[in-house]
Amino acid sequence: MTAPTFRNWQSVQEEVRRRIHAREWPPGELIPNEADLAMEFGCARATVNRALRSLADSGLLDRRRKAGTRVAAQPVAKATLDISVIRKEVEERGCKYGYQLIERSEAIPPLEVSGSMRTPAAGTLLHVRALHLADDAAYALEDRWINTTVVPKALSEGFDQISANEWLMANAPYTGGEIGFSAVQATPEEADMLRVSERSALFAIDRLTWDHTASVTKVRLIYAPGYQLRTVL
Amino acid sequence: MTAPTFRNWQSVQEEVRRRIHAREWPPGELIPNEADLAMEFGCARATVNRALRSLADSGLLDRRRKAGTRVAAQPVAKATLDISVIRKEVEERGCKYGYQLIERSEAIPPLEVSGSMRTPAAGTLLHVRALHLADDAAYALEDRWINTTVVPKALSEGFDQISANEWLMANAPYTGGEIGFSAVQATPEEADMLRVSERSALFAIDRLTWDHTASVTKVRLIYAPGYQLRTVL
DNA sequence: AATGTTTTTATGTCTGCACATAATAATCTG
DNA sequence: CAGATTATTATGTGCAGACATAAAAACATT
Repeated sequence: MTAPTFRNWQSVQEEVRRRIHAREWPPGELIPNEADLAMEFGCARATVNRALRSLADSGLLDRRRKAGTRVAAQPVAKATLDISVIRKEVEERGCKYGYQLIERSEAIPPLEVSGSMRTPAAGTLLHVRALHLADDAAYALEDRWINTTVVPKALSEGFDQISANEWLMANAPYTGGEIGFSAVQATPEEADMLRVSERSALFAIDRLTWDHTASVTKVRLIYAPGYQLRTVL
Repeated sequence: MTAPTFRNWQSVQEEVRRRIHAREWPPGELIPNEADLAMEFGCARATVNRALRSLADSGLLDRRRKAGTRVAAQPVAKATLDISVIRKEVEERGCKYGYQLIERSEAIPPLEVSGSMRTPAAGTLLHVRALHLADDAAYALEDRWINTTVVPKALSEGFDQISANEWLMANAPYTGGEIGFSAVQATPEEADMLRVSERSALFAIDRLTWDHTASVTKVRLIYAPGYQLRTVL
């Protein structure tokens, strides 16, 4: 009996998935090496490599040179969140997007901000606060600090028509960043602007981006109650 | 003058990144095709392909057959969250992990649960509630429903020593799932168990996983105040 | 026994070539 | 001119073979 041949990397991947799933290759176990699998599957080693590498990327396999490939003992679920501009997020929900600038000023930020942005404590940054609307209802509150040393062009932008969220996406490239999700109680001011009762539980996204070594912008987005960030596994 | 040669796909990727970043290839613009780039970089087309494919995966490029490759107009930031078992999460913070089972019963779930799990409305599911501790302080509350038709082995597991969170990870494979993050107000019971004041803002993770077409488990994790889910961009 | 060195080996990646596939562009046809 | 058909083209993927590299294992040395 000849083994069925797997001609493309997707089918190889599928077969490997099946074996892991069926516990033919239990968690933590070393699987055959690429050359052997290539032989068994009747394809080139490169094809097996492509399939296994992709599975390793998704966290199902652990690979190390010489040590070989083993089934991840605890498959870390990797949830990928697509963070796009808020306008798109709203429009994808089938709502009409609206935008209101609340404040635009050059100011000396709180120490906590200059600290995490690594800007001089006494230096001014551009401070932009705005409200994003979905079908005329408050959707999210944006509180942003922009490093004008890195993005001087931001100084000549009013942010009254286009949100800083969107403008920066197109005008301020970044090389890295960090993002945090948390739950916060609405401050009186936030409650007022989002038109919710004080101390409501709100979803917050804090993001800090930088370009090489200089920070570009730090932003906190506070979403109206009921917001849920979703993704698939 | 000969162009510098880029011998590996990482350096090709870096160069492409640089050009995008430097606006040599502005957002939305079509970039040269693989064959031309390979020629320019002095490497094989497969190498260029590897570099570009990887950049497309990370959302910086849009590629379509025949249409060519263009710089993403709005680079969607993809944040990858690693969802592991809570024990590891706690231990990685350098805390001592603790676990307390609150309830384990077979019960008919609320309609909302049987509905999303697509189980018979009148059928029983295994209901497990537990508290996860970090350095003896409440860390997260787990409220879980398990489809015993799919995971019958769960019926012979007490979940008094090992959390359902961890046990399922190792014993119940799944093919897909969805996950949602939100902010909720603590119910009186939740507030009591997490030892926080009533109506505190808490971070909630709702997860539903399934195996092919049958749902495996549905869980809500409520984290103690101050929790922040973080990742890099 | 502890330490340093060499060998072995599985994965990582490059090359050059071929063909597949999808989508656009060009052409033909009623 | 609209609609259907065909050609073209850029990406997608396959193959075989080669060398690079990291790390474990075996061996040698002090």
